[in-house]
Amino acid sequence: MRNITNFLKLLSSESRMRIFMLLANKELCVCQIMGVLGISQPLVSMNLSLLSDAGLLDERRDGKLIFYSLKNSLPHFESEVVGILKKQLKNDEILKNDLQSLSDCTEFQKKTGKCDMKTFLEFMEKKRRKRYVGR
Amino acid sequence: MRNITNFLKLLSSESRMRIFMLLANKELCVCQIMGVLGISQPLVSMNLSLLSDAGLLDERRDGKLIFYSLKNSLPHFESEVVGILKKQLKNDEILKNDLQSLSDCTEFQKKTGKCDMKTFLEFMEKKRRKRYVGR
DNA sequence: TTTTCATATAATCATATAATAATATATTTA
DNA sequence: TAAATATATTATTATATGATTATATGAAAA
Repeated sequence: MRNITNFLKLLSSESRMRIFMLLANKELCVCQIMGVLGISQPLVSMNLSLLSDAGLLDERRDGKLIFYSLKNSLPHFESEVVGILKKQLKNDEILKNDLQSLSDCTEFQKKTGKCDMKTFLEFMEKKRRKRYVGR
Repeated sequence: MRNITNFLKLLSSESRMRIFMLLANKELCVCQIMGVLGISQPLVSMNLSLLSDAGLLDERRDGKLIFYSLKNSLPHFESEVVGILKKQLKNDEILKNDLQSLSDCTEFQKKTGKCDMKTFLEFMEKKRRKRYVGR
């Protein structure tokens, strides 16, 4: 039971749930997550380490970047939950917005060839305001 | 997303998970839950009110007793989670033990016709010790 | 109609978690 | 090898949660 409640506790924080669902989609590095969620680097790292300590993540280093993703073979319960979360959050506004931000983010990284946190977050902030005005 | 994370947060406490799974089985009054979990009455009430505020419970009063149970028609996500939790916890030691304690509890209530907290908890404590020695 | 029983609420304290700021590590580039 | 980049860790503070004690409510029994 402890395994299960611990897993659910990890997903009970909105930030971690967003990170988790993003990683369920595609492997990401820390700076991408920062840009998408608009939260600080240490906070992203801390949440990633919580998810990682629970055995939920794979990681691989590529130069300076460390890419995280959901473990391909999660335990039974966990993978069932991932399944129903994907269904349930298919039309979730926050998650849809996150996925849009992520594509903005990738675009930015291609353009600059960097993962510079400051200018990256400023760029994302502008994007966000533009989308907001556009509504 | 907030609905979902809130629901998962409720189930991320071991006490609430135990209460939740007991109620998924059968309606129970506060003193029965006290006896089974061995926790104080206000703590049981508080956890019940958290579950209740989230719209997960039905309650009915019968004289002095108030019986709680899982709402028969939970929202989609919640009921799917209940389903996989039941499967997953089928052989969980804590839950099996809780169900055993619950049957002890019912037996006690029949004998005494009461839900007296003090003697009830003492009775359960003895039962617990007896089972422990028996192993 | 006072007392008892079952439950709820409020107030308080201890502990846990979230968030931030500061610092450290590891890799690449100059 | 020094500087820059990306990420991790630590220390600290603020806030939230869990647990307990004391008190209140509401129903039934004496």
